[in-house]
Amino acid sequence: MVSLSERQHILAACPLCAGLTAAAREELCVATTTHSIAAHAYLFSEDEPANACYVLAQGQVRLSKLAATGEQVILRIVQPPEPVGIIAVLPQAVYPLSAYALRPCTLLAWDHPTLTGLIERHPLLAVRALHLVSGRFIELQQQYLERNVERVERRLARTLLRLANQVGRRVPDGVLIDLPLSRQDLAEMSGTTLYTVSRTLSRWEQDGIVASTRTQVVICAPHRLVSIADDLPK
Amino acid sequence: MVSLSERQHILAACPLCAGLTAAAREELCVATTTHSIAAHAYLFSEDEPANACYVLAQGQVRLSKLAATGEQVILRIVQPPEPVGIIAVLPQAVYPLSAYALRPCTLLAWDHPTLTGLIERHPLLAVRALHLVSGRFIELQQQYLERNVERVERRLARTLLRLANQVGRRVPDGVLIDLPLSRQDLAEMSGTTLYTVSRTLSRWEQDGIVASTRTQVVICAPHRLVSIADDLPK
DNA sequence: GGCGCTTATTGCGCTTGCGCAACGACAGAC
DNA sequence: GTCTGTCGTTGCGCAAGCGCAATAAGCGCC
Repeated sequence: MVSLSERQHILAACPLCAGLTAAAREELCVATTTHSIAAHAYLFSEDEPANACYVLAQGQVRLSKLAATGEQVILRIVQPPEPVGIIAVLPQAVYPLSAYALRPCTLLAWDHPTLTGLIERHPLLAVRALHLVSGRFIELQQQYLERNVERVERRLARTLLRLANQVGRRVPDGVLIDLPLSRQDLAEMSGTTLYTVSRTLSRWEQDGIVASTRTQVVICAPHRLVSIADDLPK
Repeated sequence: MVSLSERQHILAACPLCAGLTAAAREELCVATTTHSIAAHAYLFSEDEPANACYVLAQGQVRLSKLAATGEQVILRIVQPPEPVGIIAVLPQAVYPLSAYALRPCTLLAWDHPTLTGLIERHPLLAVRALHLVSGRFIELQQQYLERNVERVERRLARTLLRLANQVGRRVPDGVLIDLPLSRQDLAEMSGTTLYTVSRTLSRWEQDGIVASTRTQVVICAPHRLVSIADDLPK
């Protein structure tokens, strides 16, 4: 359970609530229920009816999508205080992807009927949701472009930089990407295989660009990674 | 110029207006201005300020995104009566992609201030826009997945099937994809090169699956294309 | 109706990165 | 500490598909 004041605090920071009146935010807040899930559990899975929309209060969530062949793609990492499963605002929706807890998570949730009522009473909420979805849509278009026109090494560099930007923490020898990610995970985020990720990281490690362990990557020379990501072809 | 009744007709069919009251639709309708652009002209370009949102009344529009290297990706073909540039509902937005007229087009337009006013008075409009953007977002996630895990041949098959579904017309020997698309365009839609598109189409043509000219493709055996797209790996 | 430009085709060689397999390193259990 | 299973590393061979270049086929223009 999460205290009321904590819930208020999280919602105040969540982009979904930006610009709402205090009264509206209060109403949203009291309508939430609290969920906790263990690390390595699924919050929801692809193709399940989208019964609830969440705001991540604590933990980290990985959004992925599975192909018929069993391969999967990781589309995004969600950090507090971002929402997850906004798609549940649509009637009859189905989650288009799966949400997996990388760590123990606590979330605030609105179920579908509650959400519908809230939107009716606070139309600005639909506008905020529109902004949010649009923003993510634009990001995905950018990633789609990169995935199509860029080579693997560059895509991996971009993935690391994006992560550093999102969850990076300064440590003595660089920027730590504070997420439990395997080589396989990095491959699924960059559109390659675990072998190529491993080889590329090894090479970068020798060049002093990164330092990596089994589950963590530290970017030691961000500028060099940026130049790998952005330098003119060849 | 497009007559009032034609405009009403188009808006009535446009998903952006679904579920609105007749009065609201009327107000939206009178607020439109009409635009015409020639074939091979750009309606707007990537990174331009998003000053207006359009509904395509006639013609066909290609949405594409350009990389720093000059390569580009085609994200979608827009058909009447779909909207284009919905992103203009956001304040301060910039078009994330370019809209190019494949044929002469006429469009209904709302400029940004008009749109803002309309949304304030008709909050349902924001909800409709949210549905629309969400739908496209989900489609793009699916395409992103396919692009990452599937082989070229299969991706091209899917591209053709998607197009057939969207703009296909029954003709004596199959389904005609009624769009002026070059091999390069098909490559940019499928994430490959014009060479590979050409080779693959030649092969399919020999097998009697498709018949193609310089600008048109007819799918003669849709079921065979479906099995290329969907059959289990290998 | 021929001329010139654009676009498509296809042979060929080559690069990228895939993926098996064998090995090694690390973590957690007891 | 040793054992066991999971995950990462790397050598090697290979396949997919890229891209050049030479040729052919359409298409519009006057």
